[in-house]
Amino acid sequence: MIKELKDNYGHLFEDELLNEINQVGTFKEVPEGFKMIDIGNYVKAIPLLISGAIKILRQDNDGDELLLYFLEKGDTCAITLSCCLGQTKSEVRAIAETKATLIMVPIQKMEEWSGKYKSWRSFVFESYHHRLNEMLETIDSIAFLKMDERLVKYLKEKARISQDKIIHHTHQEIAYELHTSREVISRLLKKLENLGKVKLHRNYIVIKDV
Amino acid sequence: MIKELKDNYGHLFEDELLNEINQVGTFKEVPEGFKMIDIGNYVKAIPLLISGAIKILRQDNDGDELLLYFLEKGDTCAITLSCCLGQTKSEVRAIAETKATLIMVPIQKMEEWSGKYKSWRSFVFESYHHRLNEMLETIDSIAFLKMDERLVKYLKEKARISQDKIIHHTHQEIAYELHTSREVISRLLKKLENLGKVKLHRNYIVIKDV
DNA sequence: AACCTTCTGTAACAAATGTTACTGTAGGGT
DNA sequence: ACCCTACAGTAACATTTGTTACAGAAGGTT
Repeated sequence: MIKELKDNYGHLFEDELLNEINQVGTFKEVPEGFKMIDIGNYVKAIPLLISGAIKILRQDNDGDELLLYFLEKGDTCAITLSCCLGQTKSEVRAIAETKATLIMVPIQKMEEWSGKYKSWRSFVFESYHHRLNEMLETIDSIAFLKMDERLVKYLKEKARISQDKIIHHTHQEIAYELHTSREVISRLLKKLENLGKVKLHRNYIVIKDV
Repeated sequence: MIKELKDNYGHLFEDELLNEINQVGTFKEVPEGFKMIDIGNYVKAIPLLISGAIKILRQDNDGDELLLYFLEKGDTCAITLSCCLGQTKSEVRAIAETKATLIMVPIQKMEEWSGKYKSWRSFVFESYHHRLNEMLETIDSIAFLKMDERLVKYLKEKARISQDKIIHHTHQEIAYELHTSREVISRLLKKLENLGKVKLHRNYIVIKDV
């Protein structure tokens, strides 16, 4: 594990901390679609993402979903961090967007390392900073963009995250994540296809020029 | 200043930290409507709110606004905190919703105290936690609620924050904060009035039963 | 009182999004 | 090959929200 740690977090943490992480952390590999945390779950460990991507979703009382943002290599989940401290339930759902590898650190270490290592503190603060900005970005999208613009942004982001011009989702799945209906997505996707920006297929979409 | 500090933060911080804050912090009183931070500003001090309320607004490239949330007594601005660390520009605007009193702490102390005082670390983490949850709440409202529900929520929140059943805003001002048009707000308010939930007047609205 | 500015009310219309209903079809399973 | 199911296409319509255009009222100023 120490190699993955050094490769991904070596520039952030001092050797002593890397060793501690190596001792108490556990390496974990999850397949695409794996539900890592659900709403209402208590969080027992802090994830340090090594590879792959995790999507974070919000859900309202009626079961309606909304994609909030993705976690990527080098990220940790700030919402998880704050759950750890307050020992509160998770307000969000986390699902592996791609196959992912990560290191799980027991939450007890959180406070200990915050006092001991400046680099850990910086990492945690930086994570919060990053996450707040992602949330602002999400709010901007919902509040200021129309559905067609949100869809384009979504497609771009999915392609970037999966490093693939092909989006393996049905229209229904996209509709869930953007919190709208399948028909609306079909309609808008068809418009994009007519503009030559995408090519539609059953169960997948090829990004051409967005 | 030490009295206001003890009254509002005494249960959070140890005496030693309270004394430090007392030494380096400056007391500040701002009138209603005072613009404390604008988008693009660099932040030079961390505000600890003693009384009153601060509203935090987001703005897009076209100048369209959206109310994010309020800061209240005992709160600090997590977005400001994260700006301090990264020395980045503010992504939001902060305006005094009511007359407010606060203590401004130079940002240099942030990192120093984070290493030194566990209570300061807890306070900062707790602030982030609180703020992330407020952001989620905001996202829920925009994504899952219709405008009439958002308006009701808005009116309740304004009344709570100002401790007043009378909302001193024009329809246009409300429309800005909810990012819609004046006509939509007038229409919905009139409906609420017909339902007996509010009483409309020029320049103010009386909350009756929402 | 006469005037002006700002705020509110409202109708009529436009655009965006959501819903219902149905069709066709791709592709897997038997 | 046939069937079945999930997926996609699309029209027609409903609802919500945004826009345009005016009218009238409140309240301050001269």
